[in-house]
Amino acid sequence: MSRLPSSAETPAISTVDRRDEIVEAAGRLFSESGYHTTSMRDLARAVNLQGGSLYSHISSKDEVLFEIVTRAADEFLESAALVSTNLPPDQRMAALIQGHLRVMAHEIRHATVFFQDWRYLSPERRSIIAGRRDEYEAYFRETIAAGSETGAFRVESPALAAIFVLSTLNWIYQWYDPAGALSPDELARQYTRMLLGALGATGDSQSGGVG
Amino acid sequence: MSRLPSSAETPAISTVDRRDEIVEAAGRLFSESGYHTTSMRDLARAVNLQGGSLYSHISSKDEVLFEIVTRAADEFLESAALVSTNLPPDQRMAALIQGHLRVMAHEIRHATVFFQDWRYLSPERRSIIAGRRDEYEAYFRETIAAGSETGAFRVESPALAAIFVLSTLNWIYQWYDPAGALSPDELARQYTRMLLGALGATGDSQSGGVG
DNA sequence: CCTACCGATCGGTAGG
DNA sequence: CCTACCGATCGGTAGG
Repeated sequence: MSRLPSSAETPAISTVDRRDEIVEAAGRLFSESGYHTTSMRDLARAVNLQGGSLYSHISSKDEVLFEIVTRAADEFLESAALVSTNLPPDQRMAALIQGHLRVMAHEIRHATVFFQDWRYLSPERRSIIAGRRDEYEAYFRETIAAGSETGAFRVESPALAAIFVLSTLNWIYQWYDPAGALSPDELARQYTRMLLGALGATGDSQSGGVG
Repeated sequence: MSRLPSSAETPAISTVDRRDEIVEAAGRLFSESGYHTTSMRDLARAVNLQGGSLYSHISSKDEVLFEIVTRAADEFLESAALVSTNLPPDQRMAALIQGHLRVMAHEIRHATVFFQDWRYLSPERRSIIAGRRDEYEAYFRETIAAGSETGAFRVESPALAAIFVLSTLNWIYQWYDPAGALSPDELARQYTRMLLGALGATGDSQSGGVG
């Protein structure tokens, strides 16, 4: 079982793969213990490296955090972008909610780091993320505003209603276990139902079916 | 303007007051920058002390965090305890929501530290807070369950609905500025309306008036 | 990718 | 309440 390094048997792991492995491990550690409570030595140990060796793959702890947070932001934005704006507002909102919960369910670690630690990014990187966040919120706000005009929803302020909706979705990382008894689909169904209720959905559009 | 210490003019600041001053300053600093990003030297500077001098008033950083978080928990629990269980469920829920938002509005710093940093408490202290948290959640869950039985609410799972309601309330520290354009009362009115909608409030109880 | 190191800073204590 | 200090640990770098 002795395994001495030799150029012949050195596995062809590219720098890119290694970097990815580091970011994934960081996602696990940061989501469990928090950004500041995880040291670079903890991270190195998780990928079987010495502390200093990390820096041939990444340039700083801040960069690793940014990578994780960016991956989460990308997934949420891609999910929202897939929702057709041709749908009636209530169905559009239902699709946004379901998309969000789907991302949450299979990327809960990145999402957790996103919500928990994005404020600790360096100022420049934090403002990039703040921009994406606003972009994402706009999908919800505009859908609510559209429904407000067609009469599908009855809300006083689309901006406040969007924050309200996203509050329930963003909080999920705090308590939800995708592997637990409540399936992502069942969660999506019940949340969609309650959220459409909060928006005063009238069910007057072409298809009033909810859940 | 020279001011030499003399027992005659030493202000009668008791140890208790000093301790309180430290905890209040910590509430400000932790809520702005986070627990781990605030050093004990930062805290000392904020109350015009040298670093080591803090420890004649408090015993550890963890203890200071616990104090802040406990104060927040106490206020939320006291607020919920004031709501009469004789009220019909929808009015009871409205009162719980308004109470929560009132505490949030005038104790937003403690509340922020509570939600943001309670997970960094030492294990023993963290479990005490977890207990209070569950206690508070029970007020909401039981009110929803009661409304579910009387037909005032239409929900599938009171437990999930309680989490849903608290999500919107707990998230508020992330975006709300009590001194901004949206007054606490107006926020409470709109949130109560949306939340009762989410719970499928029928307005069938004695007084259906909502906002 | 490792060894060995850097300066800075951390929370907390001793002794007065 | 201060001065002076403690050991530990931090993120990051140099040189190979």
